[in-house]
Amino acid sequence: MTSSNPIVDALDAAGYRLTGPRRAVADLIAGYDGHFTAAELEAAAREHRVGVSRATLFRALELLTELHVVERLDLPGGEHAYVPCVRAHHHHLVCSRCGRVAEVEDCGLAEIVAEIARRSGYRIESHRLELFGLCRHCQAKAAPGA
Amino acid sequence: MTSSNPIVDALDAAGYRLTGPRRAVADLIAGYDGHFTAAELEAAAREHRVGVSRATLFRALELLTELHVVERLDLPGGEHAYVPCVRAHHHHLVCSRCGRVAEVEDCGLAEIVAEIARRSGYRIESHRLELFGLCRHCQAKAAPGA
DNA sequence: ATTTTTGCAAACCTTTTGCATGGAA
DNA sequence: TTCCATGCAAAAGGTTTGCAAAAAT
Repeated sequence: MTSSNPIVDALDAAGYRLTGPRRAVADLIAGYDGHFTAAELEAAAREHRVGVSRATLFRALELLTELHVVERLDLPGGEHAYVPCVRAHHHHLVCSRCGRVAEVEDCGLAEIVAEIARRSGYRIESHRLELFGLCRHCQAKAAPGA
Repeated sequence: MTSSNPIVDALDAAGYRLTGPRRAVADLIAGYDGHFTAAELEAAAREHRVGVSRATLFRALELLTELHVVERLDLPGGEHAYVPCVRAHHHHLVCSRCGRVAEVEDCGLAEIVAEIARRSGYRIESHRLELFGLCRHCQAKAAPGA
């Protein structure tokens, strides 16, 4: 059976129990365009008056990260954030003003990675590209005349 | 005047006082090929019997990060680590077994970043590429017959 | 009925801060 | 002598854990 929330579906498909707290967390996450921290998620839960304890929240995030329906992101300042995302390999383009996250596919990066492997002699197992900047919307706000 | 430690020189050049603890931290860091965490650095200080309090250690790391003589790195597991490094823009190739870090220059990445900017409409301000894999040395150890 | 999940609260780990003392310039 | 840097110890986050109670299957 399929719910209207892909995160719930992923939990279901992986054989986890569909509990109230998990559904609540899934719904909250589905509402995000951009990244969110554990603390923000907790605040959102409180605001929406859904009962999710901090421990459960962290456990849910860990679980969803394993299932690759959210991904952990390291912000430039060092904070940990999460983004809802698709399973395929991709990278994140983060708006440093509003936090909106766009997913970008590989677009030529694989070749560069291969080249780096060749030059360095390392056997590269994974890579992560994080891009930070201003989304269109925030560019407009930041420089109204431009 | 120039010391035998470039980290000390950087502190000096920037007008900071060359104190005992700062020299000690600089020497410890200079001994690393790869990344190290604050906790590891603290342990190393204790081991070498140099007195550096935790607060001072963190303050030194912050300072050196600002001076770009070390850079903060986010390991796949989410821990924060530091690497001694050159000032120019570059990326890190981290051995996931021994922690050794190689610096890699841009090698074509700039074009890709420009392409991503074009497609997404974001004004990209910074980017970070982190690569993880096995260095030559660890490849040999991991697969002795290969 | 069984097994998983939750909540609570405490523990833990990492990093930061205030403030008086000590050391570099 | 003057200001910067240190150490201490406490505080502040952020995240994890043990365990008994509650909920899902």
